[in-house]
Amino acid sequence: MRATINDIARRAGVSKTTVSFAFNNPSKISEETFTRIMEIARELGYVPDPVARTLAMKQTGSIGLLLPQSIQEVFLNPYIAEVMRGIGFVCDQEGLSLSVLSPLKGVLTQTIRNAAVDGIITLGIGPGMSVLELFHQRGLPFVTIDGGNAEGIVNVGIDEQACSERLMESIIAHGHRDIAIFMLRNVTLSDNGDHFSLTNDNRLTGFNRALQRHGLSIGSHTGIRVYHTEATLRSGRETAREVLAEKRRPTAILCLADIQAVGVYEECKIEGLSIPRDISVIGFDDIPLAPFLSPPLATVHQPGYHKGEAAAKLLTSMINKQSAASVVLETEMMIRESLGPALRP
Amino acid sequence: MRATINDIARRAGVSKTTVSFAFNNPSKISEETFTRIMEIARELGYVPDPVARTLAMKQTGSIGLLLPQSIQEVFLNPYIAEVMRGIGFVCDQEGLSLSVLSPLKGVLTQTIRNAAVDGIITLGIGPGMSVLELFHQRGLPFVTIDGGNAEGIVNVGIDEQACSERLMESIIAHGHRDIAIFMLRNVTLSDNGDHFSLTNDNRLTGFNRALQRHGLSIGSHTGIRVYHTEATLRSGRETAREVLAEKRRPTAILCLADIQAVGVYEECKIEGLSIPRDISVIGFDDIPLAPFLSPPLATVHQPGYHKGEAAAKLLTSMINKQSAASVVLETEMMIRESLGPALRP
DNA sequence: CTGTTAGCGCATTCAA
DNA sequence: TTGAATGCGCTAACAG
Repeated sequence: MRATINDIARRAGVSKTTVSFAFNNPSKISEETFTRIMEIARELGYVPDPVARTLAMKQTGSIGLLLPQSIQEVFLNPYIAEVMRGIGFVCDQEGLSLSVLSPLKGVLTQTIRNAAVDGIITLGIGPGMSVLELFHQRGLPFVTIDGGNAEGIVNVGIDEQACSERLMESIIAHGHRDIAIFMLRNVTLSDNGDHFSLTNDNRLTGFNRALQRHGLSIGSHTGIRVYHTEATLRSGRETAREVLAEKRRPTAILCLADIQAVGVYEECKIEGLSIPRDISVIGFDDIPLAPFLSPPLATVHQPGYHKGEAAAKLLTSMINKQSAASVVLETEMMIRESLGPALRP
Repeated sequence: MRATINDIARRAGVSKTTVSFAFNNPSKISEETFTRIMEIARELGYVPDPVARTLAMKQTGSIGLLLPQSIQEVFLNPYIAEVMRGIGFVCDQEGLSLSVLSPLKGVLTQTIRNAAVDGIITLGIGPGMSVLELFHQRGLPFVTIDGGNAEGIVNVGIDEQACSERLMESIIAHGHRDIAIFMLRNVTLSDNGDHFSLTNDNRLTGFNRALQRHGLSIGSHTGIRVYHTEATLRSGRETAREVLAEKRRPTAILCLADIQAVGVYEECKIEGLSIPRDISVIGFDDIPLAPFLSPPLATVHQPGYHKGEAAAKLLTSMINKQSAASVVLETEMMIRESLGPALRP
């Protein structure tokens, strides 16, 4: 049985208060009693219980990162690591620890209920009403990353529509009219299915804007088709296999997560297709390894690290009862070799 | 001010116990009172405080992952994400959350003291005496990953010496006698500097065994040199730049972290060196993207995911007061194209 | 099935 | 500088 503050106090012949001071505010007690207390503490192996401490002080010193899927799935995407790095930077700076929360057995509500954190950052999901209400009930400050814009919610994101439009525009400009688009499966998490990601819708809107301008449109009868995939290498590969086997093979594959492109590359190699001569591949995110693939991957640079950093900073200021407002970060088209002119049959 | 269990009890005209049961063990109360309580709870926006709950139940429902450096640095290495995925799998399975702990402002002791977790997994560090003592004081079960073997410590690792020996053996077999080895900087964390990583020493031992068998040895006067680097792309690049500029350029570069190899590739490209014709590059870890680099990276496959999984499983059984013993996982040489015969001048 | 009564371990205000 | 008392919010024996 571990020693408690009472044991120390008794042994030292002082009150609990004094012991507490010894650990948290030594300047308030005499040096003599301080050393005596610490002596006894070491002897008895006493160390203040973090949980009791947290209860009394009413703050945990840690923030939560709420993921849209299980850790196991989410970390298949290197982009996530970038976001975490950004959050981690602030945590380090502020002396916070980071608690990774994933939907326990699919029950997001329980996860949030039980999270012993001072605030939460959600990644890739716009919280639905029930979750929002929970945050509110618990008085938990939160900020969303890529959660879309809704009033009263602090979000860190990019202009999904604009950059998607620009992206599609440059694909079209390269002459592509047969395009396979690997969309990310929408996230729906909650018990009542009211969590979602607006990202997809926004990107689709952007794509459509560019397409329409050129008299093109998405559809099974046109050359421009949408596939619902996951943000993993494997999903990229599998979908590519499917796509490459079609009678009307696209001249470009657009992956809404870079990591998928790696799978696409692989499948193209197997099929003996040269990128970008035979087919173009375009990504989204600009993961750290994108420039080092062969050929270097054309993609949209998304500031994952800065998103994490911005979100964490906003959250800490909210925790400190300061104001915070949504942030829209810049993206950049990274035109690299994997995007080339459409081959003219 | 948030509603507490007392408010609910009063409003419902029942005792705290009953309210508590309503949330944790509904079968113990009548359905009637249950619904009434829940009704009132919703009305008042009551949700049990996780911290108070934790204090009373004496378990937090979360485990800690203690990193050797800041999150920001550590997640530069994709291998880490693999380990996390493995841990995350078990967490999901067990309904645990994962708390990422990094040395707060370099003070590891504080981090551990304040961690509200049921157990800890350390990554890449063999805890020194002071930390060990802390774990012990707090009664915190822990398991180390790549922490080296010490008695009384549960560790998950690989046979560093054996696989390093095999690795060096096959490099030598390819005719290489001029080799640059990018060792990972040793980790020393604690206040009194008694944390360390045995990994490096073990690998070095393995290398030396292979080298000696061929009458070779590491040293500044020989062709085989050691560089102290970090497990990042950037460090790989910078060290490569340095190495490639030397008068006696090595015929092979061995990176003890795959991610470094990406930087080496880049630098070789700049120098107009072809891999493996002009120079061989060998890695360690087998990160998911290793086979997709160009050329595919020869490396040692290290089961990051399984390490994480094994460690988390061991930890959970320790938390449940069950026995647990160290595990040594298998590695595999992945001879890919980036390792070729040494060029004969 | 429900209420009473203790804790859980610590921080902190207010006196002394 | 130190101590007594109180509160933090909840769980769980135990009793009824």
